[in-house]
Amino acid sequence: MRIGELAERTGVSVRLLRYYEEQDLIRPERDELGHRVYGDGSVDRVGKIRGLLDSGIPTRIIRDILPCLDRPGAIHMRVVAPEMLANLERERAKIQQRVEALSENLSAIDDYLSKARPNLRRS
DNA sequence: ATTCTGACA
DNA sequence: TGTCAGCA
Repeated sequence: MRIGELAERTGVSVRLLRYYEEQDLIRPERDELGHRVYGDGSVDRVGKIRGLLDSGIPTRIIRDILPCLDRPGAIHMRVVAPEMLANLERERAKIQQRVEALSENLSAIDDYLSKARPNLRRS
């Protein structure tokens, strides 16, 4: 399929799909006209990219993690450079911090809501 | 009509 | 990320 169809099937704009390629997150083939040609697996692939991006993971890291998620499902074991592992561990720490921060904010919001809700009727 | 690259009031 | 230009 070409970029337009992939955009429809993934809900990701054509502009972004081109950007992902620029960031080496996806490497579509090219037909004789130079148009990008994507395999069916690209739909799943883009879905994973979206998930990572929405989780706040930088494209730089996604580029390293993606080859481990290529097939639908979980992460695959593969030979990775020790340097990459170090980066992933650093990224893991950052993610953990964010998860904790979000958890605290969630609690704070729930707390606020639990107290504010009873007043909605009167307000 | 669709895609491509490059650029940015 | 969007959008517009100028091509193919």
